[in-house]
Amino acid sequence: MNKINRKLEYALIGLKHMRAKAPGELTSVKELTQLYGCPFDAASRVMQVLAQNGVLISEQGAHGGYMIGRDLTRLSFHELSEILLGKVAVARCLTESHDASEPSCEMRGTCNIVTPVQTLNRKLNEFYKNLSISELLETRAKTGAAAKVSQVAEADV
Amino acid sequence: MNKINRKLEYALIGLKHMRAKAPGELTSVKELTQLYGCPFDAASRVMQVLAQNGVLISEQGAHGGYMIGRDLTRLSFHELSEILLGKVAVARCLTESHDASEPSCEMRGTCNIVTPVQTLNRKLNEFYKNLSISELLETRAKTGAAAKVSQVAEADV
DNA sequence: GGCATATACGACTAAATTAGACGTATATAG
DNA sequence: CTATATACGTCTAATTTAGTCGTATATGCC
Repeated sequence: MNKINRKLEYALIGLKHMRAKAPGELTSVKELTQLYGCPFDAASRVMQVLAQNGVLISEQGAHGGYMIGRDLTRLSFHELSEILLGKVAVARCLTESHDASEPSCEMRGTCNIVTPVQTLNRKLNEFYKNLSISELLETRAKTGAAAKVSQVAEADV
Repeated sequence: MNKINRKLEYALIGLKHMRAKAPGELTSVKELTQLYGCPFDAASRVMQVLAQNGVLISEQGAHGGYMIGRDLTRLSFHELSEILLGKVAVARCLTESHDASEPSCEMRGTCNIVTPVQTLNRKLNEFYKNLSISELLETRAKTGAAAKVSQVAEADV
């Protein structure tokens, strides 16, 4: 659980790289693979999907490439994740239709943790929505006040 | 990404069930499998690990079983997750030693998103540490003020 | 003691998910 | 018209996760 997806990694790599360029300047996937060593096909696919969703703008043909097409301060981690991986859902039972027919989980009906799982899912969605990509890509991380959502005291990260 | 682990599901199912019992009353794994339909072996393994870490107390032999061994308001989702799944780390490069030798990720050295990934990891850890298991298992979810960690405006869950 | 019923746990197999590669089509600058 | 780039469906490999089997050990009860 929790391991970030490769697709998201390639997306962040691309976005961070493009963010540092002059407005209008294009970045080819080849450039990304040569600089950062990520596989061409996989990275290419990710950029395509981002372009289809307006996060990037693509130009085809020779000297083509991608550039950022949206204000990254208004792009949340949640949205990026949904574009690349589909709905953020912590459990099978949250993904499918909530009809009793064709249950997405064999425990549905007898399961006693539907509500807890929904709660976790809602909180995680909130967390991701409140996290902007531009914030993530800042070089100096804001170490400041982390939101105390609840009441658990614990040490170390 | 983000899909909750079965182990965590079984742990939550067990904890929620045991939480409703009288102090000292035991719950056998068989009871859980019969009530909720989860596989015996997998659930059993989870309870064992929880018992080894003091979350549960086990009693062997006939009429044996498990009971809760710790105040759940002081058990964070983060701790439960680490007990069952190991360190919460969003990327390979965060798991292993940070020595240059034997890199856990083939992009290490050229990767431009080490800092962003660390930031995400830190924030996710904070989030999980601030989420207590007892809070999650409450029947009526507190819908109240979600912490605004950052500045993204967005709709719908 | 002997039997029924529990947990304890190492090792193995199966299933599902994720990552990546191949092949081909299309666009465009020079 | 060729070199170089994106576009995209399909197929295979790798990794991770889930579940099973077999056996050992503990304990209540007759």
